[in-house]
Amino acid sequence: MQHIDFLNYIQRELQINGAEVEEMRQFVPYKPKFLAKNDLFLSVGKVCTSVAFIESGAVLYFRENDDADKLVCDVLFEGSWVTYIQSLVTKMPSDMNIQALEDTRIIEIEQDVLNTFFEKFPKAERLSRKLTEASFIQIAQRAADLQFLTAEERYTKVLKEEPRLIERVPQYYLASLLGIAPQSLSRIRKELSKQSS
Amino acid sequence: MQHIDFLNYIQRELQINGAEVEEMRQFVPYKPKFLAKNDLFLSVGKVCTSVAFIESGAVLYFRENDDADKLVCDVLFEGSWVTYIQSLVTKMPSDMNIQALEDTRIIEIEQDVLNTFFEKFPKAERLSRKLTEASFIQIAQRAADLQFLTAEERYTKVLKEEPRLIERVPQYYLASLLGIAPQSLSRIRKELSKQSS
DNA sequence: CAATCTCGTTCACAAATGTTAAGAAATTAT
DNA sequence: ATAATTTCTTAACATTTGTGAACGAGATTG
Repeated sequence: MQHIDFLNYIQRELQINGAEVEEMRQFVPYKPKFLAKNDLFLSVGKVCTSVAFIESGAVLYFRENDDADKLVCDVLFEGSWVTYIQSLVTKMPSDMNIQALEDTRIIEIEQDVLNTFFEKFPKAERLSRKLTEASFIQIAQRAADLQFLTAEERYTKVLKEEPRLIERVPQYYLASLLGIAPQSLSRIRKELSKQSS
Repeated sequence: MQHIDFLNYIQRELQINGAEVEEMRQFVPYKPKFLAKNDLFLSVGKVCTSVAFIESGAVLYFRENDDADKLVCDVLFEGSWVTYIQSLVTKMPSDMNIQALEDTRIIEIEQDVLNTFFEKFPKAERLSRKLTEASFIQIAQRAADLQFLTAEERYTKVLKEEPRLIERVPQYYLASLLGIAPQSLSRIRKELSKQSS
């Protein structure tokens, strides 16, 4: 199973040496936390107070409609940071659930710890800002794709840019993420397989 | 014509007194800039280096597809800040055009001026952060609407939440913003007018 | 092992949206 | 004021997507 070690990630992303990593560990002890499949990282009504690095596994962002269908807004895999910025920064209760899609191993950091951490290690704050900017760009791109691409184009784009979504996410969740019905996704896959053969 | 005075806005939003406003004016001289209808605030390929408060008028965010159709991504009116965060923070050339939809009066502030300004007036930086957060929440909501609402639902939502879009934006631009063809919007309007009569 | 259950597929039909073309209405230019 | 241009509407038809139902493969459970 794919695994991305947190300390390796930090060392690589911040471009620091082993000694500095060791220093950081005193602030953020390396204590992995395990979410069993279907465990919730965040649920509607709770305030999000932490960020977490996914070492392995995957999480599903979703809301529920009146029929209790899951409306999937995002899926993140190992190597990503999971949090709900909308609730984290406003301190308002979340309107989003975040659930483990597989058994998932995370390094969770509470926001107050993070803040003292940033004071001590400005490089980390720079990374944080970069990640937030990347999220902004990504969600704007997502809106543009939903606005201007057909369902088939959105699917082939996912196929190309994030194949883990096709390999590891049940098709009815992926369909929801693409904004279509599961049967429509099935139909699109069928059409594409015809063309490629 | 609707007009929102920049200094009033600043005083109200930062909750400061007239003397403080006066102090701020020395850093950011109150020099309105005028964009004639169709003038570009930002064009594809240029790096965005400023933010601007719209005192009156409106601007259109758009890309162009192969057929030179405008793909409308946003429209902002008086009282909003216009910038292209994706280019502003990354210093990468813009993939977006921003054009005056009406004769528009703005207060433009270059990023370097803004940074010294923030050092001097922390309240302003707080406002800036709040505005960026609001943009994030807004674009995420936009993506969710495109993903889960029908075209008609998106139209009625706009009708309710930002009627200036219906009143002041040509219908073919509004249709593009909603992610549909102009004829489809015309059809939706017709259906709705039937129902309400 | 049989009985369920979940998930993906397929089909027929319905509804929503796109496309093309034409003309009406509104706006702008001369 | 008139002509030219732009914008909006309408209609017919095509395409895409949604919906409900049925089916079956594969996993899970008793």
